[in-house]
Order: sequence, then C-alpha cells, then structure tokens
Amino acid sequence: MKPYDFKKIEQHWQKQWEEQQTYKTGEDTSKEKVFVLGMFPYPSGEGLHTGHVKIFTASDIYARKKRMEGYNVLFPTGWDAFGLPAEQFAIKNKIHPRISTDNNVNNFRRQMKILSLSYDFNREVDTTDPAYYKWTQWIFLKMYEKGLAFESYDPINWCPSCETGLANEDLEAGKCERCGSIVEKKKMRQWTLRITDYAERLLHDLDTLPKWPEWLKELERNWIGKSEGAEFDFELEGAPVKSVKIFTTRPDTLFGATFVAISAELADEWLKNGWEAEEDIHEYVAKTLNEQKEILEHGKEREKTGIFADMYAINPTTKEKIPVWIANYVLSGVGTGAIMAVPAHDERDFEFAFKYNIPIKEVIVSEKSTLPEKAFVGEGTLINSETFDGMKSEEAKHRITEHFKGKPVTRYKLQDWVFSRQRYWGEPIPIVHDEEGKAYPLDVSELPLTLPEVEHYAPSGTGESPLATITDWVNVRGIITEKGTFKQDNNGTNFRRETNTMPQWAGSSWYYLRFADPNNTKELISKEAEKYWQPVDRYVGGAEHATRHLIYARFWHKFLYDIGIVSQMEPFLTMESVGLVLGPDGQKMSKRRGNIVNPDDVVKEWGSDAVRLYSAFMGSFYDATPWNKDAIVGCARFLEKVWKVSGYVKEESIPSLETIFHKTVKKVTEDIEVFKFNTAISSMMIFLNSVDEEKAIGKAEWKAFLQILAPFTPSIAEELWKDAGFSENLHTEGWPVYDSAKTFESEITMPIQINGKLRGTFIVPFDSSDEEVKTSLFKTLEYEKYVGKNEPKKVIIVKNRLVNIVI
RNA sequence: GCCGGAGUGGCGGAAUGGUAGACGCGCGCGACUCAAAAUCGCGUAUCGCAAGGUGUGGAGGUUCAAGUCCUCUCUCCGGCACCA
Repeated sequence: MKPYDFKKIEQHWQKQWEEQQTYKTGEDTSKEKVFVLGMFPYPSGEGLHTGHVKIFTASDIYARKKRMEGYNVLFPTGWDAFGLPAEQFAIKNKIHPRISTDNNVNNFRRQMKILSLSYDFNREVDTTDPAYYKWTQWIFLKMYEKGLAFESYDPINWCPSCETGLANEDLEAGKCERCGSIVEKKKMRQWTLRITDYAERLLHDLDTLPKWPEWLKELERNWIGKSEGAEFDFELEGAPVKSVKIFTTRPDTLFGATFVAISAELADEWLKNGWEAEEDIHEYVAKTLNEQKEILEHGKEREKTGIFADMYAINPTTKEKIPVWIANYVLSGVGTGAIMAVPAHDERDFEFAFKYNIPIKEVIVSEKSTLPEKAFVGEGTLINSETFDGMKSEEAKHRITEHFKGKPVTRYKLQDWVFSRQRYWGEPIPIVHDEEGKAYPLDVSELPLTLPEVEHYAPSGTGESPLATITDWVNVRGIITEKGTFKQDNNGTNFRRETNTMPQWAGSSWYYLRFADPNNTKELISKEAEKYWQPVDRYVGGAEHATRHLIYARFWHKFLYDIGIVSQMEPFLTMESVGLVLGPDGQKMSKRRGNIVNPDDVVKEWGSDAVRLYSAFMGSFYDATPWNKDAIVGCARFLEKVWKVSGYVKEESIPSLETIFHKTVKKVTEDIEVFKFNTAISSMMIFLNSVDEEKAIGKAEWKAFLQILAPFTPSIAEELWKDAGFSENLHTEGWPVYDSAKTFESEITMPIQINGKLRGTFIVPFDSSDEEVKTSLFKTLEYEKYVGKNEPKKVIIVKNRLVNIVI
C-alpha cells in the first residue's frame, strides 16, 4: 500500500478543484439555497492567523456538508481592505496602499487555498475596488437624500495620533481603539449618519432573531442603551436663567428631590453668558473642566465633589426651595447635563448629599426603599410621602409626569455615527461644496468617485485629509442639476470636493449583499439575486463586532429595506460567535508574548487536512481554546489510520459494525448542524477504531464514511474516494442516510443503582418491558446482596437506561 | 457598580435530570527492535492491599437520581460604566 503523502495529495486536489471550478456557485435557482458566510477578513500584512483558520474551517465544513446535501450553496469571501494599517504601511514605506493591499490579498488567497477552503473565488468582493465602492458611495448619497447623512459641527472624538475623528464605537474606555491614545473632544465639521433614527428598530428587531445568542443581543441592547423617562423644568431663583431642564428615569421620586445638580460644562456656559458668580465658583468650574482629561489619562474613579451654586430651584411637587449645586458627577454629554438629585433613591446622589450635608427625603411608592443606616445620620430628615403609597411604580411615573408637566422622553446611549475620517485610504465622500461652502451631492452618474493618486499619504495635521492637498482633484468645475446634484462640467462654476473619507466600517456594512450579484454594474444587487440569496443563513465570526460591524450593518440593511433594495428586515439569520484561539500558553496570541502560531508553518508540517481537523476538534467552536502544538498529532494519527483502513474494505457489510455505523452517521449529520464539530470528529474516531479492530469494513459503509469525512478533510477523502472507484462527485452528490432504528444495540447494559449509588450492571434486551427488566434484575447478585429477601421501598426503571432500587 | 459567560483528571475537553471524565494529548507498563523512532496491546480522577469510600469552585436545597434544576456565595473572562 502506498504511503499517505498528504503534501502530494493536497496539492493535487487543490489544483483539481480550482481547474474544474468544483465550488462555483450553482445557477439553478429552483434548488433550495443556503448562504454561509464567514466575516470577510482585513488583509493584513501578517497573513492569516489561527482565529481565521477556526472561523473559515468551521464555515467551510458547514458549507461543504450543505453542498453535499444538495443545497445550492453560496459560500464566498472577500476583502475588507480599506483602513489605517495599509495607510500607515504606505506612509512608512512609500508604497501605494493599492499595491500593498494587493500583495496582502494575494497572500490571503493563497493561504485560503492551501487550507482547502471551498470558496467561490469568482465572487470575491474588495471594498477598495471602485466597482465596489461605487455602491458604498451610492448608499451614502441615498442616505443624504433621505436626510440621514448630514454635516454637523458638534465636538467629536479626535485621536491626536491617528489625526482623525472617530465614532463612539471606535473608543475603548475613552481611548482610541487602534492606537490607545487619549481621545480629545474637538469641534470640527464632520459628516454624520443619523443611526439614532433607527435605534428603536435596531433594538426591537433583535427580538426577531431567535437564533442569535441571547448574550450577544443583550450586548447590543446595552450599547443602544434605551432609557425611558421624562424631562422637567425646575424654576430657579437667583440664577442667570429662569429655569433648568433635567432628565430623569425616575419621575416617581420627584417628591424626594432635595437638590439640583448641574454639570461643570453647563455652569461654564452660564458663566460665559454673564452669570456673576463668586470667585470660588469660577475656580471650581475651571478645575473640574480640566479634571475630565486627567481622569481618562489615569483611568481612576474620581471622588464626587461639588460647590453650592448660590441659587435655588423649586421642586415642582412641594414648591420647596432646594439648593442648586455644581457637581463633577453630572456629565454634560448625558441627558440635559442637569439632574434632580434624590439622595434617598440614588446611590450617587446619596453619596453626594451625605458628604455635603444635604437633606434626604424618602418617597415610598410601591416597594419599600432600602436606605442605608447612615442616611439617618447628620442633617438628613426623613419624610414619607403617602400620596403615591401603594401605587405601582410604572403608574406613578406616568401620573407624576403628567401632573407636574413633565415631558416623557426616550433616550438612547447610541449616538449618531461620526462618518468622516481625515485620512487617505477610504472611500471618498461623494459631496462637493460651492464657494459659500454649501454642500451638494454628486449626481449618480459621477460615481464612482475614485481616490486620486497622492505623493504623501500622511494626514496634514491640521484636521484636513491628505486629499485636501491634491488641488487638481479638489477643485472641480461643474453644474447643479435640477435634482440638486452635482455634475462635472468644464463650463460650469467652481466647486471643491469633500476631502474627508469614509470610515473602515462603511464597506463592511453591506458587503454580504454584493456576493449574490458581485459583477452587477447597473444595480447594487438585482432583485432576483436578492430575493433568492438573502438573507445570510449562517453568519460566522467574532463577537467583538457586536457593537460595531453588526450594528452598522443592521442599520444599513434596514435603510436599504426602507428604500426598497432588500426585502428582509435583518441581514443575518444566525450569528455563530467564535471562541478565541489562544496561544499554546493559554494566553491571547500576541506578538509581544511571542505565542503566535502561524498557519503556514503548521500546514507545512502536518498538512491542511490535519490542521483543519484539529482546528475543528480542539474544543467547542463557541469557546476560547488554546492551540496545543502537540495535540494536533492525534488528528494526524487519525488520518493515517483512515489511510490504513482503506485497505480493509470488503464487498459485504460487516454485521458487527452496523449499529456503530448508523450511530456515527447520525451523530456527524446532527452535530455539524449545530457547529459541534469536536464531538462529530470524536464519533468518527470511535467508528474508525472499531473498524480497525475488525480489520474490515463493507464497501457501502466505507463510501458513507468518506462522505461524512469529506467536509472536514476534503483532500484525503477525495483521494480515497477515487481509489475506491466510486463514481459520483463526492462534493455534490449525496450525503449518507442513517437508519435511526439501527442506532441502538440489541442488548443494553443496565446499571443497577441502590439508593442512587452505582452497584453493578446486568444485561437486558433492548426495549425490554419493566416486567422483563424486573425478572432479570431479581436474579442478579447485586440484588441478592443489597436487597435479599427484604421488600425494596421502590424500584424505579428508566427504560433502556437504568434501574434504581430504594431500600 | 450594572449586564452577560464560564468554573469538570496532568492538559484540551465529553455528558436529552439517569453508569461523570467520551474522544484526543500526555504519562506508565509491555510487545516489536541491537537500539531508537514509528506502530501495536494494556493501564491512567482520587484515597485504600482490598472491601469500600470520596469526587464536576464552595455552602445549602428540590429529586428515587443533580456537573445539569433552585437559593446563597467565591473566582476568572467579556461587555458597559458616576447614563441620572
């Protein structure tokens, strides 16, 4: 028998599949479809990492199985190729990002092919390809048309090191997610997408996704951060303004408001507008404003401080005069930047009131409040309001809001999406400005608006994109059409192009749609292709995208639904969230730790089949698992054994293997559906061990075994399939069927428990009745020993499972 | 602080409320070999010579029966965070 030369075999079949276009997407739309998608990668200079291998292999196993089952499978990939790393590489090495990106893409594609991934490479999409980003720009124009894309001048997050504005989603604890710099607030012109208009739907429609993991949906819910409450105007005395607006989610505690607290920013605004305050107030406000930055730098909790603002507010319920304080725990960006403080019902207010000796009043609504002991120390007075006693708190909220002229308000933590970046390597925003600065959208006929060639990719440092320096690109002549769009025309007037580009998340917000119709020059996606292929049936990727890519993509998708491009409300029916692949030391892989496993190296050493098998076998798909360099040998041994066993094939089926055969096919069939690849593989190992013991396997079983093995290790399966002389196409013609009735042994080894403790076993025929089981049971030595002539209190018989005797 | 998720052998990990530790790695012993590697066989939670006892982070509970369900608690990981 020839030796198992995985290198030769894998190369041979990979070449064959490519030449014969084995995995080209089927055109027959009368067949049922399955759209399997792994999140498309950012083609970095480092090449694939093991996390990619896990995601890609898992989705590939699933896609291959579905293809064999006869579905029309769409299993594509592409490149999320705009973004900072390529640009920084360009700045450093003076290589056009186009070139370095192409190099990286080629390397990624090569690695995908040596992993035997069954992508249809005819359908690749590349977000940096003008033929693709034409449609990204088109969507932007549609949003502009609907008022969802707009220019704003509010202070935004600015990363001084990346020299670009950032969205809220790009921050990690107040720092730039990419470089870790402290983010500053900067007032600048920017393009913004009104994602908040979709907040309610983004939240609500999570309920229409039963197959998404609950925790992931919860993460999105938290990010959207809906809170319902009310705004109240508190009249002021001795203040520069007549009243102050506060937001609260607890109108039911309005009676208990014993002071009002405002943010330093709001106080600062009043000061700037002529509030004549004492010197110490000026000082406190200045100090607190300064403090904000420090907090971020040191990341520590700040102690609550405040200063009496020398003015009073009127509690609308009691008409009592209550003091107004400026407090550092009231944030300007949240709510109205001013709060009513109810120390009896809010820990933070309590802490503050306790520190500054402000009275505390309890309001009893429905539930008893649990005031800490110290509430009664010091100046605190306790008043129980009976007005709303016994009323459910929801009703109290409602009634109080109404009665005291509050305005019901729903707030979201989600903020509008800051959509412009002052960088080169991104989609140009298809907008021009006239000489007064007024913005006009490009006419659709002007798309794609391509990136110009530049000498320097580095940001200017002035908050302007490097595109601003390309004067012959920036300055254009043209006319405004009747529709209000801009068209180039040398006889027209002067305009300046928008020089900001889109963030990296733009292209990935709709890429999954394009795979269904990647070369359409007339439409983003044809109606037929959309109707047939969408939505994504299995979406596979990392949960780190929960609050960015997934929210953004869902937002765009809903917008595309509203303008009639797509017919489904949600883009992804499932979200299979991969667990991290850790380094061999159990730590997160990182260059700094030096625990990175390179897929090229392991494929070279073990072959792609073994690597695929291991990445699916090493643990649960959904959990983090360390990559154990030594354990992969077990998978290689398994494949050696598969090779060896191919010499045991007999014409006739082997009766002793019947049960285990059907069990194995059943297990693998079911487990792949729920991404339990590790237990599927384990069952194949068990089966193979039995075959090895028998030194025989029937031809029919061998055929089926190669079929269930094929999704995991396609090369060896192909080779042995060919050797065995089976005529069908392994990849498209058939998935073996099993007979459930044959997945049980004819005899069952029944455990005997005495009072729940295992004492022995006995053998009964499968499906024996309770009476038959008892007859055998009473004859066992264990029964004799533990029960003897006594009458047991109870005998519990679980059919085909066990017996438990209570004595 | 709030919201999720997870704690099982030396390791990765299995277990519709029904024989805990499948499968794999590692390890031990044996076979083959001059020898080694590879391969094959047997063993491998733990205490005990054995009978038997104990074991799924900890403490209680429900049940004939709990890794699995309930209550409390500890630890680790992820997310959000003076969000009013």
